[in-house]
Amino acid sequence: MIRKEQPLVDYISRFVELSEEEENILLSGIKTRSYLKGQYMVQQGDVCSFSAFVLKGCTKTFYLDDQGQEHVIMFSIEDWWTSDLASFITQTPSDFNVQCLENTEVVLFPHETHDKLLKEVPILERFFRKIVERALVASQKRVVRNLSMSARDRYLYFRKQYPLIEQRVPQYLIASYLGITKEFLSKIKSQLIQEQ
Amino acid sequence: MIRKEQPLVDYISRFVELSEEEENILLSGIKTRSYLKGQYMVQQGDVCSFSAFVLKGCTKTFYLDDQGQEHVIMFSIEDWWTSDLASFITQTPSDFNVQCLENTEVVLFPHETHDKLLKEVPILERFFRKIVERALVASQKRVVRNLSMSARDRYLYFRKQYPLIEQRVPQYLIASYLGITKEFLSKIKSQLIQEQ
DNA sequence: CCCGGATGTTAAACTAGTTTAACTTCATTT
DNA sequence: AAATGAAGTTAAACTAGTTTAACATCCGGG
Repeated sequence: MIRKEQPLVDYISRFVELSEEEENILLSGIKTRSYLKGQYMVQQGDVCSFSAFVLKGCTKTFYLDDQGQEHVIMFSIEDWWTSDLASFITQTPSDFNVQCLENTEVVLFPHETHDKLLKEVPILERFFRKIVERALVASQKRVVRNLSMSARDRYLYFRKQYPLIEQRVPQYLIASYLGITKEFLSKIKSQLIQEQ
Repeated sequence: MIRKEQPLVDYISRFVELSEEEENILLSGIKTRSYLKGQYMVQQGDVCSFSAFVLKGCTKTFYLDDQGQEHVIMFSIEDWWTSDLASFITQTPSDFNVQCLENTEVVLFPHETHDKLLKEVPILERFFRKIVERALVASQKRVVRNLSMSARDRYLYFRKQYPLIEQRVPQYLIASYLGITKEFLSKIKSQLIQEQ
């Protein structure tokens, strides 16, 4: 039997081994949900009540600053996590919005069952530690790239690292993710084309 | 009896409760070490063999780019962690250097005992998950600040958030941490003074 | 089929931050 | 007390990236 949630189980198996019983406890604590393109999973100011694993689709996480400017923090596609982790962990109002760029299907880990799940399946503690470690490593590297690389080099890195995302996401959102204007990204791209 | 390691035990107690036995196992798995001002704890290219908790002193973690430019990633003072987490976790060569800005005393968690310790004291799994979560939240917020705030506002934020560090660390390193030149930070400061 | 909105491009004027270079201040060594 | 060097300042010339604005393109819905 193929379950909707199978990609999540597969993903977890890459980090820790779950017995059949543990797998069942896990599956009983989570639920899947669908969103339409354009819908918000999380809104700035709300407390984020879940973390989510993307089964299908694509989301953007973004921040609106005082001047109403949008800053894209991350994109999430299949087999990635999405949510405002800070808000989820601390159960305080979120700084970010998560909006679906396509029709999107996710597995939700509601906060109220998250702790319970960790008690019943302690090995998930290790799993979550490991994925948070990976996310931290990635985030630190991004800080370094933003400090030490030019916009052009950041774009080249992005293109190489996330070719699938570049194809699915409008260019002005990629510019925002890179921390530059859409006009300047357009200029960078035309320069790159001319150079060959 | 007051132990050198007491600040670490106190720190851990803020996140999880340890029995006396667990505390003893923990203490048997770690060691303290002193470094002189200027000494390196980690060097770019080495595999980082430990994570470290600062008992006394101050370190900078930095990255040397292709052009030999130094980029300060973080400072660590008393009750903070320091190391190249990415290298420690994955046991791959480090991108960063960690150098002591003062004579510094740390508690070391060697990688070879880290896993063993987590098996013998499983609640430390939770502890490490929680501190890594906090670090991730902080790192994500830093990405956002670097994308959405001007150099001046980043400096004001830094000054407010880490007044103790500002007093202990030379200004050109703070400029590097903020991602600007020392000359421009100097200009920002003189502007701020004139405005009052 | 064409209309309107969302996306992308180009170019000129502008600005935040860099570079270079000369100078100051201060602590340490000799 | 002179000398060295590390840290900080100032200012002029420069550049990477922004802003503004006008135009081009694409595409889904009525």
